[in-house]
Amino acid sequence: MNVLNITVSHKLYQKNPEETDLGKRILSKSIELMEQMGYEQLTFKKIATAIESTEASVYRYFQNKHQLLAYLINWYWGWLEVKLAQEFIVLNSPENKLKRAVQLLVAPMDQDARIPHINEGTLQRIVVAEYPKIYLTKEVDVENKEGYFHGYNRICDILTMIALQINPEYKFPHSLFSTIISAAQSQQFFVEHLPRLSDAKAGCEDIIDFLTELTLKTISNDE
Amino acid sequence: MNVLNITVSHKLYQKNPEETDLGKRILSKSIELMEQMGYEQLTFKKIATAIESTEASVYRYFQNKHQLLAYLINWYWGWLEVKLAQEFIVLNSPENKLKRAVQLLVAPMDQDARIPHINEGTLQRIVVAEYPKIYLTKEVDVENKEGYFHGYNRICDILTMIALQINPEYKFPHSLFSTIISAAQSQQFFVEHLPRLSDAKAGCEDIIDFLTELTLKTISNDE
DNA sequence: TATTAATGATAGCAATACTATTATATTCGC
DNA sequence: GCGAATATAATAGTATTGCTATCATTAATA
Repeated sequence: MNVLNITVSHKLYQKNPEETDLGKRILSKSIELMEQMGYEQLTFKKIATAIESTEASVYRYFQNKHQLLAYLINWYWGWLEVKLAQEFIVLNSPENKLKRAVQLLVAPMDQDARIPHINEGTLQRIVVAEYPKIYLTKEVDVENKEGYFHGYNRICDILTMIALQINPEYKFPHSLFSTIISAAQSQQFFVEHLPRLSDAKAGCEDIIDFLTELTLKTISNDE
Repeated sequence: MNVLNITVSHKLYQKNPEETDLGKRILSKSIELMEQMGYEQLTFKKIATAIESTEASVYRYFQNKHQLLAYLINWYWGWLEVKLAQEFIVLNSPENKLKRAVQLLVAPMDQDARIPHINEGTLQRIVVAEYPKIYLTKEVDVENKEGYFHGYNRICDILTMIALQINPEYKFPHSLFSTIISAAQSQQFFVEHLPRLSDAKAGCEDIIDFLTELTLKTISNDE
């Protein structure tokens, strides 16, 4: 039994993959393959072959590839929320909490030994490379009702509450943090692939500085 | 002959669609259908049927659906650059230029009567709903070399130059404007589909206020 | 008029995204 | 230990997609 368990809405799977050995192998191998070949190239057939199972078995856990991606990404946000809560235990000022949140979003994530079937670092790279694909679809409204974006919403709400402690007058905290979170992803991508869209050098320090300054300046109420 | 002509890199098509009647019909109908059914559901067969031509003919203009999307999106950025240049004629302060740029990014675009085969308003909604899909692929590095992201890079460079007039010391102008541009898209999407990720009400005013304030506060060098 | 270019018509193929059926193995309650 | 239920494997099959190829027709051009 794991000490901690990230729970993902049951709308995000057909059959809970965390409950069986095959399910965990599907998760583990999906993460590995999706990072290697990208979402588009991945198929359930490839996952099945890689774990020496069958396509039909993978379909018992996830309706389709899109649901699998939504599952993984929600797992990631759930995980990040746990991490944030842990970190906040010893952080007292809202400024420090926001700074640390930005760091967690951008810095490479270590693997948690308690959850051997999920490689958090690899999963983070999947989120960077694939995240917008789960909401940029025609099914977004239906899937929103089913909780496909719950994890992201929660992170955004948490950061909003912290920001309002610094400046209760600030009008656009949700917009700000959805922007910050998505910039955290896209700047990582740009540094590696489209460097003209970023000023950051390799490594995460510049991105952290950029986002931290952006956040704190924007919510400050001077001027 | 059109008075103005948006030029798109020849790597973004197989055969220039602006040069023939069929090509223009493909562009026109692609825009209409892609907005209606979304990128994923659109196929060359559907475009062909809708314009009473054949799949093979559409393939003569674009290698595949991805290239078509890249073409349309680059056309949009080229168009936006023209619009910006027009507006800047009568704007003198860099602050006003940035404010106007944000407005152009977010406010619904009117159709230009000189270019009847492209509905700029519809195209703008396609950009909002599909933009990240052109770079979030495993082919991004190759396609970057072929100029798939040229239009976006240019807009980002232009805004960077303006910001540096306000504060030549600001360290992250490219990062800032890639963030602002992508937030301009995603906030529009969130207001409509994922309202918990935004504080803006329907209509573009709130988004414009949010982005303008964010931009100006961030590049200011006080504090 | 001959040549070339553009389009249409049709066919075909490999891969994908599923669904269905049946067989086999494992576990669980009694 | 037996029967029932459950999980998985094995296999097959289907509709659609994404794309290529071939050849005929039409239009533009030299």
